[in-house]
Amino acid sequence: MKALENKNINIHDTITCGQIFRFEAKEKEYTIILEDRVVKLVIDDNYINITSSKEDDLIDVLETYLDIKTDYDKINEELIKNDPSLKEIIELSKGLKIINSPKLETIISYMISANNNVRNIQRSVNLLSERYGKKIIFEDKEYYLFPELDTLKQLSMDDLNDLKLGFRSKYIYEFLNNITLSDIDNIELMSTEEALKYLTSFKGIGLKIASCILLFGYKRKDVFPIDTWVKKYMKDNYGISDINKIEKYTKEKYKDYSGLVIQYMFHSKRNK
DNA sequence: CGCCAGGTGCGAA
DNA sequence: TTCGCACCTGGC
Repeated sequence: MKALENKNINIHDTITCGQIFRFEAKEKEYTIILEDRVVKLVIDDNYINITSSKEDDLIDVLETYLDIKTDYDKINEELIKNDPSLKEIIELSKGLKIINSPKLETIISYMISANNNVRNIQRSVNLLSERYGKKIIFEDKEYYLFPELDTLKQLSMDDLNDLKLGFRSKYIYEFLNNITLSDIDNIELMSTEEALKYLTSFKGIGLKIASCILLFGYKRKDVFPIDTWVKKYMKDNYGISDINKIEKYTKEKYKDYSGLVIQYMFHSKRNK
C-alpha cells in the first residue's frame, strides 16, 4: 500500500474545514473524490495510508492536492513575527493545509455557495455529480466524479433548476455557456489581480467567490475570501468591520499569505 | 411564521 | 460610489 508520512499535517481539519464539499469522513478514515479517481486515506500514528481507484501518479497527485511541499512552519513563523496576535489561531490551525482542488469543480461549487449553507451546497454538488458525472466503483461502493465541462455545457436551465440551485441556476448556465477549458486553464497565467477581474466579470461571481476559486483552485494564497465568519473574527479581534478596511489590513499585514491567514481565521471562528 | 446560510446584482440616492 | 434590498432553497 502507498503512504505519506503523517507529519505536519492535520488531515481531519484539512478535509473537513469547508474547503471542499464532497468527501466522507469517518474516524481516521477519509474518502475524497479527486478529479478522476476516488481516494481513501486511512490515518495511523505514523502514516497516511492511501488506496485509490486509480494508482497512476497517486503520491504526486496527493502531494499536490494536500500542498505537502509547501513549508507551512516557515510561513507561520513569519506570520507570527509580523503579527504576534495570530499565534493563537495558528496553533489552533496547526497542520491545516490549503487544498488544491480541480478548477472547474471549485468554480462551480463556489458559485453554488453564494448566500447558501454548507448542507445545501453539498446536496447540489452531489446531485450534479450523481446525475452527470462518471460512475466509479471503489471498494464495492458507487462514487461519481465531478462532470466534464462538455457535459455541463449541454444542460438546460430546467436541468440546472432541478439541482436545487435556486437563483444561481441562471448564473451557472451563463457561465458554462461562455467558458472553454482553455479559458479555465488560462486563469493560471494571469496575475491575481487580472484573474479576480476576469472571474468577477461573470455574473454570480463576486469578490469573495472569486477569491475562494483562486485560493482553492489555483494555489493563490494572496487573496481575501472575506465571508461572514472572517468578518466576525475581524470585528471581534481587531474592531474592524468595513470590508475594504479588512482587505487593506490583511493585505498590508499578511501580504502574499492573506488567503492562508483568512483561512486560519475562518477555521478558528467556525469551530466555535 | 420569520430568519439565516461561507454573497451578489441591481436600482436608487 | 455607496447603500439597501431581494433572492432559491431548506432547516429550525
